[in-house]
Amino acid sequence: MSRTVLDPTSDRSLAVQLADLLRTEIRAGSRSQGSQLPSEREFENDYGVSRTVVRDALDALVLEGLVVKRKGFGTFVRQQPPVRRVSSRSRHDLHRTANKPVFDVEAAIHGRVPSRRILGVSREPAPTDIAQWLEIEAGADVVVRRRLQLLDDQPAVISASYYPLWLAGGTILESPDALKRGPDAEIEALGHPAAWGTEVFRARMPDPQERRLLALDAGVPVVRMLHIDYTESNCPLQVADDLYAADQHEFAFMWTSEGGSPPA
Amino acid sequence: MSRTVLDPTSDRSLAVQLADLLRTEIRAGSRSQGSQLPSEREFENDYGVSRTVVRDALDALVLEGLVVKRKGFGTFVRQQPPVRRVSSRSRHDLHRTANKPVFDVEAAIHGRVPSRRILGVSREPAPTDIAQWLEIEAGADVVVRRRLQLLDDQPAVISASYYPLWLAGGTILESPDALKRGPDAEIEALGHPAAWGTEVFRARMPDPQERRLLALDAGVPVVRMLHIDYTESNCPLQVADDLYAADQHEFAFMWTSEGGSPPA
DNA sequence: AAGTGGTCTAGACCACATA
DNA sequence: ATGTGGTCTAGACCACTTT
Repeated sequence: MSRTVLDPTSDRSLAVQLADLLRTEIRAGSRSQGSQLPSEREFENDYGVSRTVVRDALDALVLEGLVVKRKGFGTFVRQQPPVRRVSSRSRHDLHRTANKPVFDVEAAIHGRVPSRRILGVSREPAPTDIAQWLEIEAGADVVVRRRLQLLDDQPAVISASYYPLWLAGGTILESPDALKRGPDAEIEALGHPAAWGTEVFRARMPDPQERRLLALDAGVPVVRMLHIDYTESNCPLQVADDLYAADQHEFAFMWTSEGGSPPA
Repeated sequence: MSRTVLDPTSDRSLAVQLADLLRTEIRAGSRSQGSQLPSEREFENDYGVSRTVVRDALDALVLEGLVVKRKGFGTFVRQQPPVRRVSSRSRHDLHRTANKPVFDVEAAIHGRVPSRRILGVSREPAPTDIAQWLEIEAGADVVVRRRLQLLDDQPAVISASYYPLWLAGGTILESPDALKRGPDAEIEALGHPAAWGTEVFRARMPDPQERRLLALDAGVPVVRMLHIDYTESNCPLQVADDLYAADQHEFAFMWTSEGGSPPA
């Protein structure tokens, strides 16, 4: 059936050649999103190579996020999930105006249904990097809230928020239940409004546990966002450690030359 | 030599068990950064599995960014490269104060030597997403400057900057050489100061071409930053499309409750 | 029952890096 | 020359999903 053949004498391996071929077809649209590819045994016959070669080629495409394999079913051109935009600028504004968690408000903007599973609330010794940001001694106890946030019942973000004891000890922030207004609003209600904050982003590949929790396809990176809020007197209020599925999120920021204010 | 053995009857595959074992050892530090792992044939004998199993396990760790393989040499615990912080807030400030490209200034902060290779300067029809940001018709010609930016002679960023013809046509921005002051300063010198801007980030896996250009290890994602500058009257000046090696960069941002100004 | 991808074996030859 | 990872073959059995 296939016109193009693979060249065993090429310096590109057979698997790479086959992957290149399929990538081109997918990008050109001659294999549409969601459509099923031939089975591995079919490829084996069609191109006269071993199944190992076919699997190596398909695995490479899986890692590029181009196709997905479903055990016992087949291999398919990957459907790109919808992308949610996370806007740094709006985060702080939102939690002031709405009396709901920022996550819920941003989900609503995209017409998606937010939910959350509390994974645990406890006192723990602070990891070293968290302790540094909170400007406390390494190993000192902090209040940790771990939760999994979902969009339309699909896992989207793993969150861990760290609060210093002087702020959170004995307060509603140690409650094992979800906080109706969201943690940021609770901190403000405790008399500690945030005056400014920093966010630091890094992208990397997930480990197996993270991949399981977020139900990630193979070849999907994660973005780790570390978010630190400060009082007006530059005292750290919290460190939020959020892990985003990279195929479902993009991050937006704005800057203005002093005094300017851009439109919405 | 090894005490721990693999269990063929487990529901976790032999490769996964071996990968888990090695991951634990690496994280615990009993295998230090840069140290060489046993060869694939040694693992084969030590654990009584086929080379396929060993390779699957090692490949998984490669994809997690934990180890690197060097053909004809061996497999090693990966050394994490130094991380450069890219700060949104400082970008605009920097290009005003220093008369150099932002990239050069930020590199200097980290004590690293910046350089660049111009990949090409040309007029091309604008891709659809770029045209949308520039608020021009899809397919209309724009000036495109493509370059590869390096730190200590290591590829770090693939950049493509798009300028509308009304701004860049016939100007120094069409020069095939590197711009001493950097494109942002040149645009301002042409009488078009930027008043505000937006940045949008997404993380994904690179395709083979991007991996080659950036000399990426396997399992390293890329971060695509789309940067758009506007005049005071909200007219788009340029779209910068930058592709960062994710293992060498982190991205930082700040927000302030209106009026506040955080410390450096 | 039939077909799919997932795992695993036991070989082979190659290209590359070091000594 | 030796040892390394890279590629490839030709099988086998398993677990899963559909018809």
